[in-house]
Amino acid sequence: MDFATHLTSNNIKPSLQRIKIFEYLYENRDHPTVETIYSDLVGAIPTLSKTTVYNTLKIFIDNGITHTVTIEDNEVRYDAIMEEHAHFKCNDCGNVFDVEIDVSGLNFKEIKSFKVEKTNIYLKGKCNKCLNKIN
Amino acid sequence: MDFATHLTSNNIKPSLQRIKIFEYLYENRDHPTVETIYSDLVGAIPTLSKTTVYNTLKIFIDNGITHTVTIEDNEVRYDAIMEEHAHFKCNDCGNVFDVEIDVSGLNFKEIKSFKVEKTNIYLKGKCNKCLNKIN
DNA sequence: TATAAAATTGTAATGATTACAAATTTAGAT
DNA sequence: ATCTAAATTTGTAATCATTACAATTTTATA
Ligand SMILES: [Mn+2]
Ligand SMILES: [Mn+2]
Ligand SMILES: [Zn+2]
Ligand SMILES: [Zn+2]
Repeated sequence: MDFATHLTSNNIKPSLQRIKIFEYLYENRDHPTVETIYSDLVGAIPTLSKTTVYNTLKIFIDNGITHTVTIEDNEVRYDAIMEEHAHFKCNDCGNVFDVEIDVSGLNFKEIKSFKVEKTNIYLKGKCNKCLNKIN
Repeated sequence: MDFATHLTSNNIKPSLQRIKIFEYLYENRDHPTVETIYSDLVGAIPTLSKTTVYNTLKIFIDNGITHTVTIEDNEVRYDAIMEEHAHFKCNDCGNVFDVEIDVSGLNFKEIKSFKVEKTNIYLKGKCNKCLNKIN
């Protein structure tokens, strides 16, 4: 995966900050927050500003190479994987996992008259590791 | 539906504010925000405080008679209908509709090892009214 | 009625996000 | 290589939702 090329082919000029932020998102599939992205990258890019992280993520979203994960009402997470998938958050460890899902099995009623453009599925519970943990 | 009784049977003392807020939520199925609830009720309860709305909704949620709808990353909506259902937000008019859904058709993979306690399904697109509107 | 507990209220504090203008970097023309 | 304009990044201030907290009011009980 050539990140600069990916940005360019999506009409985003590949500045250093943009490449590093996208690379971070693509490598770290744990759906980080702005705070996490910033604090993990500011070491490698000492001049990095949190405003740039916000601006850059907005550009990514507007150009369709990133989306938000709002599984919790008090934190916005970001995800560069655009293939359709669901999310599972463990109430114990707080981790957010990707979940493969087959939405074709979904059966709606009102939906006949609506035009659905995006489907978000958020699951919560206990992850495998936390289930097998001794308390 | 006797709201005071409903609160009492869920271990919530039925104060005037709590009754009115729950009644509002139950009658207005459009998933209002704190701001909407407050501004719509302050006429009838002139002493009402926004803090009370926040406190009361937290009590409702902790006692399982209300839940949040976080279909948008910049607004928290509230819902007193606890029967399982999905939500659809129209990108045009902004309304959030209830959607009957059969989650039994959902087919997961990783889920085998996870314990799912809650499922939230959020859909976005265009509602019937906006689809048939002339622009 | 007197007293204590519970609920409500108003204000201040916090934290995330956005607005905005200055500084820096980039790209193109000469 | 130098100049200039546009784009990008940065830092700070403003905004907005939510929470903390102490004072006030209401409710329950003796
Ligand atoms: Mn994901
Ligand atoms: Mn609903
Ligand atoms: Zn876990
Ligand atoms: Zn609509």
